[in-house]
Amino acid sequence: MPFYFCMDDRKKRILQAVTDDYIDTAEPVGSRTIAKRYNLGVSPATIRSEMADLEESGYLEQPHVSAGRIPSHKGYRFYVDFIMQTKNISERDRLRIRRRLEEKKRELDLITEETAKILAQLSNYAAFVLSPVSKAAIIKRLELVQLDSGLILVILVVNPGFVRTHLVMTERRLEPEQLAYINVYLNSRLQDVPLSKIGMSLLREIATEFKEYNNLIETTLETITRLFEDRKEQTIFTDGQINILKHPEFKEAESAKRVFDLIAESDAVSNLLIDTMSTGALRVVIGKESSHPDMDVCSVVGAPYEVGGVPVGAIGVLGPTRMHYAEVVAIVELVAGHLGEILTKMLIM
Amino acid sequence: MPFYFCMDDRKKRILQAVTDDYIDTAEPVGSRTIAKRYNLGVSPATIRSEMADLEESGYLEQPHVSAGRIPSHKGYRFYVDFIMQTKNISERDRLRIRRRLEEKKRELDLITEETAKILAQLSNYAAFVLSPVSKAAIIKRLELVQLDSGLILVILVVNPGFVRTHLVMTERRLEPEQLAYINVYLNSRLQDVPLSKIGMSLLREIATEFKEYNNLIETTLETITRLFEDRKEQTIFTDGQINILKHPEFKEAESAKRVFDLIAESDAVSNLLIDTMSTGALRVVIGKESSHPDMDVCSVVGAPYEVGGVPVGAIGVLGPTRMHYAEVVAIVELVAGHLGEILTKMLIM
DNA sequence: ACTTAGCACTCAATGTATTTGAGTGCTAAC
DNA sequence: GTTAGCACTCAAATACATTGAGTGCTAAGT
Repeated sequence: MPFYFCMDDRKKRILQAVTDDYIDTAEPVGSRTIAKRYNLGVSPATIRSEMADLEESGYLEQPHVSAGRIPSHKGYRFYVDFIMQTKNISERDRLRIRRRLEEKKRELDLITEETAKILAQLSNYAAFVLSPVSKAAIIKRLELVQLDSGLILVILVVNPGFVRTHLVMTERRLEPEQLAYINVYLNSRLQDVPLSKIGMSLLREIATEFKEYNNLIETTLETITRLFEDRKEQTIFTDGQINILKHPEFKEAESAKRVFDLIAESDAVSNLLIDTMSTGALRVVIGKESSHPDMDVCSVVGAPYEVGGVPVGAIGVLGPTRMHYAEVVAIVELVAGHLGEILTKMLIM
Repeated sequence: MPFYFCMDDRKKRILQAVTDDYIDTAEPVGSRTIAKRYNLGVSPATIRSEMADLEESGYLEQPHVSAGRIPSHKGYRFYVDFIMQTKNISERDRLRIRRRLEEKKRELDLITEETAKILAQLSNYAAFVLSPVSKAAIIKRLELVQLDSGLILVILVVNPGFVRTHLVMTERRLEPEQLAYINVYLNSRLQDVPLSKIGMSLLREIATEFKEYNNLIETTLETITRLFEDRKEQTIFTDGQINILKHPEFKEAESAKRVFDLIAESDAVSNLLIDTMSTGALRVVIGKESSHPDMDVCSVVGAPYEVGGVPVGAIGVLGPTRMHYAEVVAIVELVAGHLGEILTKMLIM
């Protein structure tokens, strides 16, 4: 960039016009179009010379010499950081979102699924929700129920909000009193213990206590640990991937498939959201800014959601670089806020 | 069709050659190609005249006059019914399938999910699994667990193989004895009762018994009924939809999207599989044979799976009309067989 | 010093004509 | 009944011309 370059107000407005128009139409934008559609009060020629400056400084690009301009990554970045104003979302939409989430309250997986669905529907892009990791979560109850001789159901209730069941096969039938005893003991040791405090040492200690029921206990405890490992790697929910096909940059099935494969195979999005979570603030990752090279045609808008003021997860929207940032940012922010509030309510209850 | 038309052996072999080749290459097949690749011992000219006959009788089509032939729907139908021989699947693959299903044993939803995944991977098309409806299923256990004051977890174990949990909010805390009493009573009334026998009358009878705990019991029973309604409408699991994009007939994202929307919005596939289930036999639905008009570019191979000799569900594969029928039929048949066996084992246990 | 009208220039996209070649149907000879 | 030969067809590929949106530059206007 030449040292005398200065992003004055008119340049900003032209960059905004180009970006807005390109986001809407997916066609390179020319000087005449801008002069006509956005009344900046100057002639196309002036706009041309300004655009030449913007191009020289790397904010705009020209697909070829006789085409209009499109924003570069740097242009989008500037647009997102300094120009756009996030769209206002109607009170009606806010309420609708809130209500849909409230309905699913009390079941963590349902809430995350619903959140992904809402995000996808509102944004028209692919949506992702990184499930909450809560170190504050405690084991609420551990219950073994005999179903059949040789078949025991392990029920693990964790607060906030999730229940996991797992079937365990045992060698022999247990008497009800034995089972009741085990239940009482396990709960006395594990109830209200935060997940973060449960380590191998505690589990092994319990295991030795019950040498006689070796098999059952081993498997039960193994189930618990496996469950935590599942939860350690935060699960990612997704919805609306098919929205990808709506956008002209992916009208060749080939290019769409590359995005789908990327989403499916790699942890690119997942990692990005984990990162967003620890950053603790809404983030827009534009094209090749992402660590994953194949994602350079895509952008992601991600935001953490908080429970009691602490970020515990993140949500995100993935679309083409030519994305409706102003709108998507507003949506993501709003949904993240609602999700956090609902989860917070769940936790303190 | 002219009355003197006779599908002699040579015609069959030519129809087979055209179909096989077209399925592999997705390109119209000419007489020269057939003469070269499949040694029928006759010249292209002869093949040409035979193909002309086949076209006249409606088994082949010509996209335009100077192109090769492709099978018509009628051609595919004849190929599927009378020509192709289903591919043999290697012992190694059989074992792999079996092992993958065995691993998920004991959790119905996991099995159906895994089945869909296997089908999609093996076939390279979109896979569907209609979950089993089992009128023989019985309530194994109904358990209410107090989590918090005002918060009760309803655990419903149904055999074969599924566990459902649901949180219920109550107005006041229940004493452990009260809860234990309710548990015992509910189980005495409901345990080992087949789902098909549970109707409104039974539930209402129970509800009156517990007027004092009105709220809790009402909600619990409501949960049970809702659960059954969920199960009445058999759920459909799907996997590998993205495989659609692999095939050249859908290389325009537009056409792929139409298929995705069809799959997502309508119950076309679901209905087709329900139908297959009641028919009780493997079925190949080619293009416009389907009831749904938009599905004319797709074919579905569906097969029921049986528990103890009774069809309880169905699986299916959806792909373009130009589908590897010989292979897919073998896969679907095999997977349906394994799935049935595994589920049968689960049931009698 | 900035703005703008005017103009020459570029090049993707579009249109038109031509060529190519895979494939056919028909016919006559085998 | 089979096949070689040939005229014919037409989609696809190639080549070429045209169009037009858009640019950069320059010189005149404010």
